[in-house]
Amino acid sequence: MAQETKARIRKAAIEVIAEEGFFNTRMQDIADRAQLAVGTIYNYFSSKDEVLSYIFKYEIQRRMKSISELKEQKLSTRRFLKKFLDRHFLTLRENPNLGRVLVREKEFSRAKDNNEIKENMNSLIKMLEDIFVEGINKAEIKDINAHLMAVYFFGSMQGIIEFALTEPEIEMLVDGPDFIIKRIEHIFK
Amino acid sequence: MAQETKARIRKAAIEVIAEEGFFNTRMQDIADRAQLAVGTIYNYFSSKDEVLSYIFKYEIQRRMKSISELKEQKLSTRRFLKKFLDRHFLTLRENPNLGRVLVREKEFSRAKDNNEIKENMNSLIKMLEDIFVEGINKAEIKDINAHLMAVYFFGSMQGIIEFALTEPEIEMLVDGPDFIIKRIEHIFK
Amino acid sequence: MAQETKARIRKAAIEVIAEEGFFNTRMQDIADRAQLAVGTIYNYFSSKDEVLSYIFKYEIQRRMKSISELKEQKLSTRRFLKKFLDRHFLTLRENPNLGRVLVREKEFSRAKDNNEIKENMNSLIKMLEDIFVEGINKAEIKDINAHLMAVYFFGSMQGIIEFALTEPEIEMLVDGPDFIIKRIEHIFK
Amino acid sequence: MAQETKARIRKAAIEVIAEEGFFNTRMQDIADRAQLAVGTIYNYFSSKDEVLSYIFKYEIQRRMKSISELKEQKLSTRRFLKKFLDRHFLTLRENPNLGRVLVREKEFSRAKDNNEIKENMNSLIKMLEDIFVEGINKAEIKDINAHLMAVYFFGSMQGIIEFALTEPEIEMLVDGPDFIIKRIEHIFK
DNA sequence: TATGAATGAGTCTTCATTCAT
DNA sequence: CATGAATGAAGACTCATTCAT
Repeated sequence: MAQETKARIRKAAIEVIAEEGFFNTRMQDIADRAQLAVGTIYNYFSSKDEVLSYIFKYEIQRRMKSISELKEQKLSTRRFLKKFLDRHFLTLRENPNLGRVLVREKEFSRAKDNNEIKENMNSLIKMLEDIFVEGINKAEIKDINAHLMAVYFFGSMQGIIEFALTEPEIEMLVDGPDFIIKRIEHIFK
Repeated sequence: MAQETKARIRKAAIEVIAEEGFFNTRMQDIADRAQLAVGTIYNYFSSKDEVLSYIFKYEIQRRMKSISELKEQKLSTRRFLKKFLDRHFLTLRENPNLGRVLVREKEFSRAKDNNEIKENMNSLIKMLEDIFVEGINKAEIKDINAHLMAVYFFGSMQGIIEFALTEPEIEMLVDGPDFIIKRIEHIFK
Repeated sequence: MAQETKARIRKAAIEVIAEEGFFNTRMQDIADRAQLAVGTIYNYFSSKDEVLSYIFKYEIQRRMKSISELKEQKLSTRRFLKKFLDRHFLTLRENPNLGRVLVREKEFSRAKDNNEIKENMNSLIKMLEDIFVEGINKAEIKDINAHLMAVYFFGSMQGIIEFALTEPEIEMLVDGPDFIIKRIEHIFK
Repeated sequence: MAQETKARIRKAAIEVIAEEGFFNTRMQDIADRAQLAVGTIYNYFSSKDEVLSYIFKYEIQRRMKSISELKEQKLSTRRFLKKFLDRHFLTLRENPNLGRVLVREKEFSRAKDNNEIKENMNSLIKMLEDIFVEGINKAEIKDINAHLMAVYFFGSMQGIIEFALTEPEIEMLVDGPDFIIKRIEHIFK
């Protein structure tokens, strides 16, 4: 029950923040969209920043769970990355607002104590790094700098999304996975 | 004299906004950085929004002037685009803060009446479009949709910068021009 | 509940504005007098101007309601006007601060878009005009220009109050109704 | 020469203040109207308040001078008052803006240390009082309270002007002198 | 004397957050 | 848990006043 309300707030926040931007969004706006009173939000979140943090945390943990699940499928590194990207981009096509928030508001914490978002992103990057390390160990990919590769891979995802959201069409989100894989083609043996 | 002060404000604003983000920046911060009183800023700008608008306007007009100058050199379309990108990326390497502002804060006007920034960007895109049209007329490039190409070209510039600013190194800004030209290689006859 | 707070703000504002004048009054002053926080005022009024507008609107609508009630009593025009004035001047004797505000601050909207105050005053004048028209139709008063008469009548009310507030004594507010009736004596048949 | 500039500022201030009200008038507005720089005003006046004070002082002293001149003509009290009023109302008909300022802005000093305006007004009232005292001594008027009479006389002048400025026509300023004299008719023996 | 750019104290207004119901 | 009125700190903006030229 309680989780339903928290999810409702999260979804409402994604919508409003996607439309207005985090700084232009008032807690009242989120409450209105969620058809709740402002006070109610504070029963689930301690601050406005935490609402945004939670959006990132929630989505990043889904990605990490996705990675964990894929790991059990014993796929080749290439197929692994392809499947991960497919899932990620599918989610964003289904919910472009989420993409807008994840890409545009990631910088909000600059000059704030709150680096929970960055920590979450780094956890995700760490998991990607592990994939590359494993690929190297399995001799599927060349002996590259796995950390740098993970950062680059993550950055590309962001770039494609940013680009796709700028474009009038959202086509880019369909071709995104292949586009990214092509850019790292040279690392595969 | 007056223009010196306005330029000082513009430069101070770029620095502070790059560091803190537009919404986290107070007028007092800009004034402090420019070693001026807040009131002085309002002798040159009517609002905080206008300060940011002016940064975009100023830089975009420089780019447009750059395009006009290059036009007089009667270069091939490929060399024209390469030179334009070289200038642009050189400026950003010399002043990364400017890049950060131009890329990260371009969305600030969402949900605001103020779309001066977007208008300025569209003017620049229009100029790029003219270049592609001319290239088609001179039979240097294939018969593509010039407008779409211009949008894509502009989007790529943004993407590279975003990516470069995310990376710890700024190397990307060196290779950026070639990177972009390579992505549109297929349009040249 | 909510209306209680709004009324408290209205009353506090009348007191402070009567003492200091609208332009010398700070929102903080009104809040202090009402024993509320400044922010609370903005839960009921969108701006400082609107607080003043509301004072006028509120009082003018009371006068209009007073006229409507008197109309049902089927009085002669002379007695009607006398009773209306009696009520009005009694209110001001009971709350001289209100008189001060209504008379002194009516001009605040000059050079402002906000002419709500003037619109409200004109509504009241229109009701007075109707009274005169009715008097003419009932052959109780001469065939005068009803609109001009209403304006004059209203102006006299204002004049008496202004005068009374200048005088050390407030006696004028007692004799006011008769004073005004005497000045329009010639219109009665 | 210097006095010409000071007069220019005074006249410009009367115009702007009549149109916008004292509180809505900025020093820059006065400077613009006078076709001078703001700084110049401060060579002649020490503050914004002082500009308004000066307008009152200047006009009140003219009235006092007018009274002094009339005194030398050895007129009857009635004719004296009539002539004084004629002059005053003629001036206002010629310069209605002046009337607007004198009537509407007389209250600005409330809650301010600055009561120079009130002092000047009281000086004028004192002179009027002397006229009534003299009239009593010359047995031309009844043994009334001269001070109260002067206050009433002065208040009537203000009232008429306020009324005349509210009315669409300015006719009232023509009949004003007679109107006032009639109201104090009973004091003459 | 005239100028007008620079100053910063003073206010309005916003909005995240609290808390009594 | 839900509510939404009350709170007040924070920040944009104004404008009288100063002063170097």
